[in-house]
Amino acid sequence: MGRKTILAKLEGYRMSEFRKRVLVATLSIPRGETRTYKQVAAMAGSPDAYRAVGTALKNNPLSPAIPCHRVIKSDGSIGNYSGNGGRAAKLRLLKSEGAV
DNA sequence: TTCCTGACGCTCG
DNA sequence: GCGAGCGCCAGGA
Repeated sequence: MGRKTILAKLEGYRMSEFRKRVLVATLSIPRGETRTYKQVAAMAGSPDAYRAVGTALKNNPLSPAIPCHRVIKSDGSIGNYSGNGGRAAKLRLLKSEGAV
């Protein structure tokens, strides 16, 4: 699935711009790399909205398409993950991509 | 419209 | 160096 398709789907969902920006920022994370919630918040336009970033990713309608598992905490911890498998799957994906 | 919660971050003890 | 507490913005009820 191409990024363009995902962007089109995001447009289809009724979500705020900030929320879409967060998802797009997450999509911009290359495989094997990880970004902190702070970084994603900054890319979304609100560096101090790292709390909202978690809320946005938690409600992401394209969980399998968006690599939300590449978003970790600033201290290097995995943080939380509402996807299938939870933090364990998240960590496993990061290891598979060589991000860990 | 208002209040509460949240996939966090930073500072203080 | 580790643990606890307070503060940030956005969304949902």
